[in-house]
Amino acid sequence: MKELTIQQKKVLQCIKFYIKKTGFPPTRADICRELGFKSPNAAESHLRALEKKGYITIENGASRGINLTENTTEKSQTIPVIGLVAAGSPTLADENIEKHIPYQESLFLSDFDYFLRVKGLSMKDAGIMEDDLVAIKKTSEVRNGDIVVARIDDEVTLKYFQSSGNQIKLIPANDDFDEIYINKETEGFFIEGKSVGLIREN
Amino acid sequence: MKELTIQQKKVLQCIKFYIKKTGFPPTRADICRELGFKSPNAAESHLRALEKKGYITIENGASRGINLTENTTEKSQTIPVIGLVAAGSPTLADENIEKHIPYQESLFLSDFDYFLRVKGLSMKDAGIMEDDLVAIKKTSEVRNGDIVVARIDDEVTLKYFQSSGNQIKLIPANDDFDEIYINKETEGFFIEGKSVGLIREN
DNA sequence: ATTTATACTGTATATATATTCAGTAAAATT
DNA sequence: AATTTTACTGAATATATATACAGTATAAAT
Repeated sequence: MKELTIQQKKVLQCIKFYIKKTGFPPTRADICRELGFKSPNAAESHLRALEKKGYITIENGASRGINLTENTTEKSQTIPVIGLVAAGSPTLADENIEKHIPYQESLFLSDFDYFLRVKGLSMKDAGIMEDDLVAIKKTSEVRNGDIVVARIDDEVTLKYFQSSGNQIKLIPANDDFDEIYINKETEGFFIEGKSVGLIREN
Repeated sequence: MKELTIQQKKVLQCIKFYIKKTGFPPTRADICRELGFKSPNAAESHLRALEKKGYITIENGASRGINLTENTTEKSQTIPVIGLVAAGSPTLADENIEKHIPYQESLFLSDFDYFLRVKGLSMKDAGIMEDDLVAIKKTSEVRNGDIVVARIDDEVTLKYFQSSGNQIKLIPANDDFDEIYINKETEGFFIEGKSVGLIREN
């Protein structure tokens, strides 16, 4: 998609805003009024430029016949799903993103940044099963009892968080797994975020 | 909101469809063309009726100045959340609906009809915890191993489904609970639906 | 160096469009 | 029984609107 000039962006924004406000697209005169142009041809030529660059389509002869292109319409946001690979950080780098799923505002009480695809059963007694999607909010402010995404060097893990002083305990919810003890200042240790929700597809 | 006549519904549908198709509202003439009217006044008076009843607003003097009212705009659909009360059916009756949450198309692979708010821990080993929301698809076509919503008289329960011949076993995912054996023809027994997904808010 | 794109003003106009007025007729409401 | 609402046709018209044409000027691309 070809880049827009500053003015063209303004006109496109103006169209979007007008539609949001009124429910129908603006006329050339409306655009002039909104942006301070004194000639309808100013709007007209900008519209033709936007059309040429593929951001809108114009139905000739029709009043207010402006239609935002699919690319232009703001889609419902999507949230990335990241695989919890044993050796690998759950960053938002492209290579770690499994897929995107449509974002749902207010799906959970807290907002969140990505879904983590769970591997293994170390949290099964917390009702977190293999392949579940855990909604993660990126933060290092976590409380005792929170389920956190912790990174130790290249290893990333999902565990209960428990701290006392400088000592941190990462507790699995499965007797078959061992607790992990770390010092707050340990090199390579980092709290990536915490769980705020869960989705299971079956 | 006042009821619409058949014709008024047709006109409203026509407006919605036109906007979806073109990105902007129809003119009186457009409506006539779509619905076969021969006079623009036919459209005009229907529009004024829709305006009077609160389904649209019309910006006077503006071309295509039709705006769908909030009530008219199809919101992102919402899905009811139903409490799993020990004695009480998970029907979509108003008194059983806890709240509505915004629907997410393709949130799960299968579509579903409502969320069931889980009470108790009888399915904890399946990773289904208290207060989880289980997405339920209303159906009686279930397979062995499916997690189903079964009703026995007024009691509603979530269990694994296992049938052989006329015998049905409802199996909990928790050693503290007992299996339930029923005959297919038992009076008052009914499969309400099956689980197709799960959401946890924490 | 020439062409093309950007960024406008200003005027003009064919036509797209809303909207009013005059009717007809059946159905629903009061 | 009288009035209002629904459901149109048909014609007329003021104006809202797209759009072309004539310019001016600067920046970018070829």
